[in-house]
Amino acid sequence: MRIGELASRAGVSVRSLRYYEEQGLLTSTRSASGQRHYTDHEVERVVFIQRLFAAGLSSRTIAELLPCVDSPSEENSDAALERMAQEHDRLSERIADLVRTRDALAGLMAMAQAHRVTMAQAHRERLRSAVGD
Amino acid sequence: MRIGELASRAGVSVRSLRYYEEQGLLTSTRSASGQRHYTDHEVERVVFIQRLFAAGLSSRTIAELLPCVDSPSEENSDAALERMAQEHDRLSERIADLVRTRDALAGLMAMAQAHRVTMAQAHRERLRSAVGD
DNA sequence: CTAGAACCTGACATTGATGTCAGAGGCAAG
DNA sequence: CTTGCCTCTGACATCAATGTCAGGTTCTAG
Repeated sequence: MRIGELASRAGVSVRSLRYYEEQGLLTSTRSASGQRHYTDHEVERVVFIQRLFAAGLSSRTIAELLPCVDSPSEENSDAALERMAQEHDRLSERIADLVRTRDALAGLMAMAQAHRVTMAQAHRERLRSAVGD
Repeated sequence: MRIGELASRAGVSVRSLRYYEEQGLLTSTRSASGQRHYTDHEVERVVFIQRLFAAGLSSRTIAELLPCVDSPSEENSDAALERMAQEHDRLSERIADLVRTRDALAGLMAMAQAHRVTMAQAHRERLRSAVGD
């Protein structure tokens, strides 16, 4: 398939695909006229790359990890494996951090809610006493 | 305290503190000569702001949430509360996404490890057969 | 054959938080 | 008073992925 189709199937922009190639994350076979062609297999690859980007990995880091995906075991995977473990830990740490923040936010919401309820209750009581008993 | 001390106690740069003020996330009392002064209370606030930044909130969004922290219940907290709920959900979604990615990474590592073991085993067997039985 | 859509390269723009620098003024210790 | 450190404002730089535009080539449908 050509670049436009890959882009729409993987859900990224054409621009990004060219950028991925420039960064060595993606390769393409060129037609005689120079147009990029891809196999179905690349769709999955691009989606994975996107996932790593979304997880905050840099293109440089992704480039170090991908060989490990391509050839399940090269000599280089020695370093790559360590790199993956490192990124895995970094991700875990980041996740824990986000969870803490989310919980802090939830706590804040609960506090605001409670205050709101209190206020509403006070309001009801004001009303009741205004109506008189 | 002055800005330098706040920066070091909150673990951020002086530059960032001025930026936070510019974005309306932080206020300071100015001395006659124009220097910013803060109370101990601000340390905690800055740390919280940092946490929100790290969670991917923009300064604009943070600015919308902070009033809810300052005065536990203003009229505005109506919109702010909804905003917080929205960000809370966004965070949950993001966390789930990161977990998926981390697990994908873990799967990849396991695969590489397995392959490595297989290779090592093959190597041992080659050795054994070379030594002769 | 031709019009329109898709592709090519290359370059510049954008975003947002932060770094960095310059020039000027403030403050505390010797 | 001087020296050194801190602070001020304002401006420009940075990074990284992506957007966008321009000018040219290629493909495809009619």
